Amino acid sequence: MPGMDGELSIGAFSRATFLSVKALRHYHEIGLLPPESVSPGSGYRRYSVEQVPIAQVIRRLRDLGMPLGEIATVVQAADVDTRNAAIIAHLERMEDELAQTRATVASLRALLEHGPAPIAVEYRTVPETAALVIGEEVGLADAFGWLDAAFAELRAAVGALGLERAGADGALFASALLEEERGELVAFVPVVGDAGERARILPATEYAVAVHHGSFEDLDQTFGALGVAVAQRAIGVQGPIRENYLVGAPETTDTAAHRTEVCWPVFQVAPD
Amino acid sequence: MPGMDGELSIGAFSRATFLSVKALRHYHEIGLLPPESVSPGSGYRRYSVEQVPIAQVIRRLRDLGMPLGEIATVVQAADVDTRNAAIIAHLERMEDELAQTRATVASLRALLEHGPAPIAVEYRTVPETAALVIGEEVGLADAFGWLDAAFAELRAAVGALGLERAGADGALFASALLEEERGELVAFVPVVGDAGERARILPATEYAVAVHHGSFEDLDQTFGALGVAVAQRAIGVQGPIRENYLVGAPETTDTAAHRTEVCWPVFQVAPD
DNA sequence: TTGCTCCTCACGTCACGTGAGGTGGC
DNA sequence: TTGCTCCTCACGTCACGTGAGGTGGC
Repeated sequence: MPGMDGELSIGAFSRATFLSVKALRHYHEIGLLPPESVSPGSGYRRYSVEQVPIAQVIRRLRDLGMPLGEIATVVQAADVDTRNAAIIAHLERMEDELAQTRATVASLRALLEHGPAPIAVEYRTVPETAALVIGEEVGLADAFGWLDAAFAELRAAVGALGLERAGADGALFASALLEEERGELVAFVPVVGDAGERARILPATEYAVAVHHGSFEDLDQTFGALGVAVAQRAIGVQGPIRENYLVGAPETTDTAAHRTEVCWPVFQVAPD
Repeated sequence: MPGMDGELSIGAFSRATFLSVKALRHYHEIGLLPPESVSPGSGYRRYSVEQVPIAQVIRRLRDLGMPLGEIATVVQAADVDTRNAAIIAHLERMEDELAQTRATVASLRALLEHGPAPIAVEYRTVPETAALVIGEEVGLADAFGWLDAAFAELRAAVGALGLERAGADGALFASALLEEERGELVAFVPVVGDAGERARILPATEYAVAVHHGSFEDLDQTFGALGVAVAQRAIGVQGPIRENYLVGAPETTDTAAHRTEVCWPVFQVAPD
């Protein structure tokens, strides 16, 4: 009797899983969900009833934006605990993203309602700075995570070497990191005196400087103010953008109290 | 003096707006954000300082997933109030989506932790039904919104015609609507006796039937159970899937109390 | 037998990213 | 003058959707 073996045509399987027929063919093609069997003559796909719950999990993960490659590793994971742990990890990342989106929405709403806050820009030569540094080429999306890890390492090194800190932690963002979303990022911790091998001297540089208040959510406003000021009153030059974390996560968890100095390199300053 | 006119190169503009150079070229190409001027000789793009806040709003809307076409209509809106209203409307849709994603996460988490709930399937012939109907070809994503509107219209018609209702509201989902995410959707309200011109008779049909408990979030589980049962014990036939809304939004806002009968057409039933 | 279901190309979509190869500008 | 910035193709990516044109199965 047909159907008694518990196989489903692609259409029936589609209805049972809420996956479109086109999507099912695509998942077959990339090897994510091959049908239980394929008729040699006609090429008809046949799915087994055991594949229904697997396909449903795939659909739910896709609905949550997990890429197919990641879904494949999750679905093909050897044991169930590993698999569920990977899914739970994704769900937790989703929750973080939800919080992030909510913050973006709130910030944009505030910007639309109250207009942009005025931002003061000054011109200053930052003197040369002795500092412990770590640098690496990173993607812009990973930048803040990378900086957290780098500062933890640098602070440990400062302690281990018995050095005295000489100012706020900071970072240098290569132009390419901002313009192409990938480039060199340098984290540094200024130290007093000679730290020998481990230290670098950041050269004195002329900057247009603005102090950003609050979380990084609105950092674009401060960058915008600097870009406009430089376009109007100075000559921008090549070189990385510098950030000095005057008040940050180590000092307080209240992001509204955070203060970040953003320094945009300039060549020659027009009279104010 | 260069820069005094307040123009920015594409690189400086990129840094001031957090938009990549590639994205800026793309926005120029599609006409979303043409530079203030383009050098005739070199093709160099020049942006004005006035374009910085516009570009920042574009970037924030992109971060929130608004498609470029929609952004274009928002940014090019004649007056500021229209523009802000459109943005606020998008933000509100985002909030709804956030809630939806949160529900999906919670549902998947529960499914992984407790496993699927058992679902009973029975086989039954639903007798022919006289009903007021509305039908239209719709996309799957719009289906629930369309049904809400259709039932409001149908219930108004029942009242206006002085008819008596004969059972739960229901809907017929064409196979194509599920398999290709686009197809015919019919909403119906059963009525007693002869409603003349406005009524249709839904023919008697043999179905595999399961009652879904709770919100539509987990409806895939019930569809899966039906698909599996039909594959194992019956022959699926063409024809739309029928849903009867035994307990729904009009009865209670507590979605956990909702009851939906899902009917999957079959041709011949094997002995239980 | 009809007509419905399923099949395989081939191409399109969206919002850019990724080089290649070359030129202008301070 | 160097080298950095900017330019234009042409093609790739991701996850399918959209037909066209044709065949198998109950």
